[in-house]
Amino acid sequence: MPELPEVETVRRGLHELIIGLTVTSEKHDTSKGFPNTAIDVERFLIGASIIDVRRRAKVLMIDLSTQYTLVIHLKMTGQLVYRGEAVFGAGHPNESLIGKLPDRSTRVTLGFTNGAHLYFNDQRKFGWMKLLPTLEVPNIDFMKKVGPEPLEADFTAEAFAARFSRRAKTSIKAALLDQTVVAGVGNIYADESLWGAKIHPLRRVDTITATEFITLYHELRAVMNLAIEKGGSTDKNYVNAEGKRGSYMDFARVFRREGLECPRCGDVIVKFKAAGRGTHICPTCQVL
DNA sequence: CACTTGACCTGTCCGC
DNA sequence: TGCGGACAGGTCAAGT
Repeated sequence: MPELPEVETVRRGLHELIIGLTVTSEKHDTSKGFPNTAIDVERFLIGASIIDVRRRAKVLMIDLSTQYTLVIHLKMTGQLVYRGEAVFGAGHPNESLIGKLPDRSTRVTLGFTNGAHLYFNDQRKFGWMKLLPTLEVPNIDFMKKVGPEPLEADFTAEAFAARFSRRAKTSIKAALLDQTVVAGVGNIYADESLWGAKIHPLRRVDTITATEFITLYHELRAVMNLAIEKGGSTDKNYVNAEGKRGSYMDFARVFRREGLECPRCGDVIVKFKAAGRGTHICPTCQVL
């Protein structure tokens, strides 16, 4: 469920917490993926200091002084949690959603010179972490194919609408979830923005009017900006860099609200499957 | 090529 | 209570 707002929230947290720290140790389980090369870990991770934390779509990038970058995708259940005495000292109430770390879902642990640790947890092991030369990151398949960032200031409604021409015959929901159309949209914000624009998720892309695309563009940006402001959505697993929940779900209009009233018209929200995902709509506001 | 479906995993929840 | 199965949803590979 980490989508753009959740990943951005983690990025901001890590940016505050780990820039300037030096990596002193690395531990991982061997069940999946990391490290892609053990030699690179020894040479380009250990002893490296953190110089930046960036995001592109749902991918996090931790840039190192060695000109290598840790590239991380949290997929559904990934977490990146920082723990250090400075933040979670004795007497500090445990505000975290998760308990003692590492735990059984911890895949990678980084240690820093200040005694703190960064834990990459991933219950379902769909996520991944790679150590790549910084200059090669834009060349990985995902980065080459992924669409524009929807919250960039220079991303216009016209440009947004134009991106959908490549998926003319599919449903608007499937197209929104397609990362090559627009970056960072996942199931939660697809449902929320379609409700905002009063568009049924199964509408064919080539039936969406120019006016509807403009509305959808504004709704998507508004929903994602609000979600970032609220620290993202915690449905089950998601936590920020300090292990804390996000509160967007308190503001959701349709997502996970089946059986409850539509906040706009009062009809009962229903759930069904669209584009292979659980999908929530108001049957009065969103008609085919 | 455009599009849809299944696989990847594990924890949780529901019904019997 | 125990247990099997459905479900959760981001992305890629495989299938239509």
